[in-house]
Amino acid sequence: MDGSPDLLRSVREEARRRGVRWTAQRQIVLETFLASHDHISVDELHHRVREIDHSVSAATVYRTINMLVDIGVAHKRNFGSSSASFESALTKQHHDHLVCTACGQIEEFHHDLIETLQDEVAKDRGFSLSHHRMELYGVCAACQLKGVIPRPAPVVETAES
Amino acid sequence: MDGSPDLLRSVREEARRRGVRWTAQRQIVLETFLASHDHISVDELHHRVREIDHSVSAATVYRTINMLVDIGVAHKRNFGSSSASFESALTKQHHDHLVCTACGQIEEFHHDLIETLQDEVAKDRGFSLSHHRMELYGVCAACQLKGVIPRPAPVVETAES
DNA sequence: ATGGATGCAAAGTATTTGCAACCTG
DNA sequence: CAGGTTGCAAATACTTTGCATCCAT
Repeated sequence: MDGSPDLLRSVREEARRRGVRWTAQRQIVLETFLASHDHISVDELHHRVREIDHSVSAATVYRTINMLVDIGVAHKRNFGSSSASFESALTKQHHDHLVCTACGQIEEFHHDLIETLQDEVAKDRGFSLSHHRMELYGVCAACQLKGVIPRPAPVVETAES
Repeated sequence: MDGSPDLLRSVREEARRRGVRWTAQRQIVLETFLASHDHISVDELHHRVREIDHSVSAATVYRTINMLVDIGVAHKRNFGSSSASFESALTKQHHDHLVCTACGQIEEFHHDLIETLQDEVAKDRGFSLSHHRMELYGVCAACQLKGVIPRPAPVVETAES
């Protein structure tokens, strides 16, 4: 979960292989990113990076994280909020997310059968799948105990299941 | 799929019931929205609304579509792009999406077993689920024939499945 | 040395909001 | 008539970009 020397090196090599130059800033951003557990926003990442080198700009963090997404090192996520979250594609297996709409807590899960069924759906439609995104939204156990209202507003006559 | 008088009326009534006032602008936005098939952006919706009444502002379209989401008439979606898409919650059953990353085409699908399994996952974790989002990204059959490169860039050593 | 990278500020997007005039209930 | 709604412009929030300078290769 921390940036092991091996992992750091292989990312750097992969970047170089693609003609991306390796700078001190990128090293710090990468290390900070890999050392961050779970999901992190650019803003949060920038804050943490500045604790190490206060001169690194937000633009550089944006440019670096985008580069990491390009080379497959980071995943970009978009939960409800307006800003994107990123997480390492290297230190974890593929997984999906359970998001608590009350406290914002995010749990990860993986379900082989669902994955298989998704592949089947895609195959049936002739799609060559590259990735997917599945997020389940609800109220977590803790928040239910705290008495948070579980459901949003009711709805007009619908065709929903 | 077009705004049938009944549907329009029941939405208006639901809005009024909540103390929302019904204006000419909201009527136009609602009619235009319901008459739009599939997924529409605020920008596109605004364009279409202005074909009927050129004086309706973007702010009003934003305010109205947000109101429609609040009362459960519209769903807000966030596919890859920076702007949100909306679709009617009334004229269609719940469904998920297959998105072609080459041409942008969006197909809908529904899979009962996947839904059931999602509910199970949530139950196992103690979540009270309110909604979910599942999008499968890949290249559609047509684009594969046209010879679009199916996959993005390769990746450094990963822990992916 | 050469072309990519950086910091800064400015520019872009997408969306929201303050305000005075206006209209619905 | 009271208070929600509108158009407009300004404000936000997030992200990208132009540019002169800098630095990795």
